[in-house]
Amino acid sequence: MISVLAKDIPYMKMVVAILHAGNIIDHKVSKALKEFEITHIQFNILRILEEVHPKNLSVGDILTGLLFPTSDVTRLLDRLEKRELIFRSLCPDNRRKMDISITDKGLKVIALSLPKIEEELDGYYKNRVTEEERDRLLEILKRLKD
Amino acid sequence: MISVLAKDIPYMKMVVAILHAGNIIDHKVSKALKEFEITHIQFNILRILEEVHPKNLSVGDILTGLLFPTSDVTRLLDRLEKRELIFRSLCPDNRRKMDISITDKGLKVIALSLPKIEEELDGYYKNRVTEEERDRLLEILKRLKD
DNA sequence: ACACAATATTTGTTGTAAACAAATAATGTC
DNA sequence: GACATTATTTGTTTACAACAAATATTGTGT
Repeated sequence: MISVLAKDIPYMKMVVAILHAGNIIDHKVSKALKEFEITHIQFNILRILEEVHPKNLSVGDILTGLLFPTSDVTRLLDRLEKRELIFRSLCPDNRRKMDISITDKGLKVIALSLPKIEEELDGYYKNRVTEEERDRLLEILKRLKD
Repeated sequence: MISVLAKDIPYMKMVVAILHAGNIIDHKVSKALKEFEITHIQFNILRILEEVHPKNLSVGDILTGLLFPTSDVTRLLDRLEKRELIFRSLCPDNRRKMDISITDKGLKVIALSLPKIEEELDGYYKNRVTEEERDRLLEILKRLKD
C-alpha cells in the first residue's frame, strides 16, 4: 500500500509519509515473524489472546480487538488452530459462540517473537527520532484515528 | 497490518500509531478506488506512469518508483494491460526491456479517481491536525524512511 | 567469435488474506 | 411457537506476496 498520491499537496505529503513509514514497519515486523512462520495479522490475534490468557475470547471479541475488522477471522483462526497455536471450543453458556484461547505453543511463539520484533524495530527508529519527537508524533497520530 | 505490539513500551506505541493511521488511510484510498475497480498498488503504478507520460518506463523503473519493491510487478502489469490501462511493447534499444506506458483510459482513471481519494481523505485529516502539526509530522516521518 | 557472466523480465508454485454474499445454528422476544 | 437477532462458518473469487527457476538478451574477456 505504498501510495504515490499527489505529493505536491501538503497534506498528501503527510499521508504518503504515513503510508511509507507504515509499510516499512510492516515489512520489518513480517521479517521478524518469518522464522516463526506467522504473519503480522496472525501475530496480532495471538497477542490479543495472550492479553487475556488464561481466559478466552469469542470470535467477535477478537474482531473488536483487531482495531480494524477483517472479514475473515474464522479462517485466520483455522490456520492458527491447525498449527495448535490457539484452541477452540464451544462456549457452554452460549452455543453460538466459540471460546478461543491461546495454547502454550502459542504463548511460546509470542514470547520468542516479541523480542525479535523489537530488535528489528530498534535499529529502525533509533537515532532517527528523539524521545520528544516520538511523543509529539504519537500525540498527533492519536488524533488520526477513526 | 494492524499491530498489537507491546503498547506499554513508548516507541512501540508510536509504531502502533503509525500502523493504525496507515491502515485507516489505506482503507480510505481503497474505498475511493473501488468504483474504478483498481487496487491501491495498481493505482500507484498508474500514477508513476502518468508522471512520465507520454514517455515510458521499464519494469525495473516502475519497481524503483514504487518505494517498496513488490516481487510481482509483471503480473500487476498483466492485470492493468488486460484492462487496457497500460500499454506494453518491447524496447527497441534493448530487447530485454519492456516499454510500459499509460493509456488514455489509464489517464482517465487517474484523473477521475484522484479527486475521489482527496475527498475521502479530506474528511479524515481535516479538523484533526493543524497545518503546523501536519508539517511537523511530515518532518519527523521523513526521517523514518529506510 | 565464443564462452560465460550479468541484466531484464517472465513463469511456476504456493499460501495468505480481503471482500461479499449466503448458509447455519442457537438464542431472545413477542 | 413463529420470527427476528446474534454468532460464526462457508463458498467463491480475486489480488497479492514470497521465492525459486526459467528465458532471453546483452555485455565482457580472451
